[in-house]
Amino acid sequence: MSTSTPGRRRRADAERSIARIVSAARESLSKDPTASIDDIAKAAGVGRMTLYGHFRTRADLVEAALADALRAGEEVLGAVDLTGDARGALTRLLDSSWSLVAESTALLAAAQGTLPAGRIRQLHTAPAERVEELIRRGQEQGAFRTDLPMTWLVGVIQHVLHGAAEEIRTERLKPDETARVVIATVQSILAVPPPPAPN
Amino acid sequence: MSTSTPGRRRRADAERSIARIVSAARESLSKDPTASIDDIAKAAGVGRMTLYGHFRTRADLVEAALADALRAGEEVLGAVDLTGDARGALTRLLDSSWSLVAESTALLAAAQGTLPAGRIRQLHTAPAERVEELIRRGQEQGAFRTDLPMTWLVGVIQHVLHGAAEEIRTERLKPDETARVVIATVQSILAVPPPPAPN
DNA sequence: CTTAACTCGTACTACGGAATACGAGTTCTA
DNA sequence: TAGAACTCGTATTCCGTAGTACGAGTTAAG
Repeated sequence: MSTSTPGRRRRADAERSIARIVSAARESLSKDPTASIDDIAKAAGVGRMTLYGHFRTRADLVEAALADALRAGEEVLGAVDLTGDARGALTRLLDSSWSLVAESTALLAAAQGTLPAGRIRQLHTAPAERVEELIRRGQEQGAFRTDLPMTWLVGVIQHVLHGAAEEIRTERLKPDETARVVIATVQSILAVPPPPAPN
Repeated sequence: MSTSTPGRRRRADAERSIARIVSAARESLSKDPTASIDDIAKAAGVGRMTLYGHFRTRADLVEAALADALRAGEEVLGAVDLTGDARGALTRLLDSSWSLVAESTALLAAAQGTLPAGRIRQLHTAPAERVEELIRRGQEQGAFRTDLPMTWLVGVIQHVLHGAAEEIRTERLKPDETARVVIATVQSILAVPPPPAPN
């Protein structure tokens, strides 16, 4: 039903419209997860009826927007060199993807309001697995901790990034500081903790 | 306008109603940040009109609920022994307050939707200062890191707790594991990081 | 050039929630 | 126990958004 679905042949202008709508949806919902369909149509420079012609319901649209964001995320992930020292790889990964994740915070919120929880998780599996893979490698190298559940480690990284987004929005964190701060924080979370002081 | 405001004398039954309403608001909004006024009135076992008699707008009500939650939080914070070793104090603090913060995630979301951002921050200052105080003490003891902005350290703890709440909700984290996981994570974030490997 | 696909305005229904008005009944409190 | 404070149901207004219907105009594609 969305961009990647080869469902049936479409005319070129329709293809173009869809692309603009999905892009506008991503942008609008990332600013305000409650943006109305009308807002999105306007942002896309397209009539509301055209939008309804391609997305029957709001949920359809939100899903397409989320899928698009995740597709973009996977693209970035795919371009990052994750070989070698896991700590270095993690830094590279965060350096090139933190802003993308951060910007999608509100979009995710929109999805959580309209999409079934299972669907969201499903869409996240691919990128999540990449991160999981990296963490596992780091664990095998002895660079990352093994005393916490893998799902938590993956999840908490996301939450830290979303948190960073909010700190930026409320101006408690300067944008040019963010990369350093986020990387330092996540590295600390994944690092092998020192043994508890015996005394 | 809320419980603690001594604005004017109220009859005992009014006082009771307000208490039930605020409590119900906290509970309802913590489950679903979009809960309607009607839902809350029902949950409080009170007529909708009674509610409007005490809270003129939805925003008033949300603010009262948030204030109440924060008041409860401060109470807990006040009861925790924060003296001595900062790491131990942090553990004690998280141990007794993580669930409270976690449960307020949705309530906060409701507030962000209806209250001006500044107001929310204002209400948070008191508890935030307590945490800040603890971190500063830990820094002076050499137990906590000093290479990241204080506002970030305070903020990221909140985000980790909110994240934990979500992981529980989506059943990616077992409730009985949470305290340990959260404490380990936050301790790692605050710990003094090892110097970057020279090679 | 023909036609099917697409665009898109206007008007409409449906729905739900916030807030107000009114008024009758109930319960504190002095 | 008198009266003010409080409770609370019903009805009503207002508003914004999702989604549908219709139909005329425009554009791509074979």
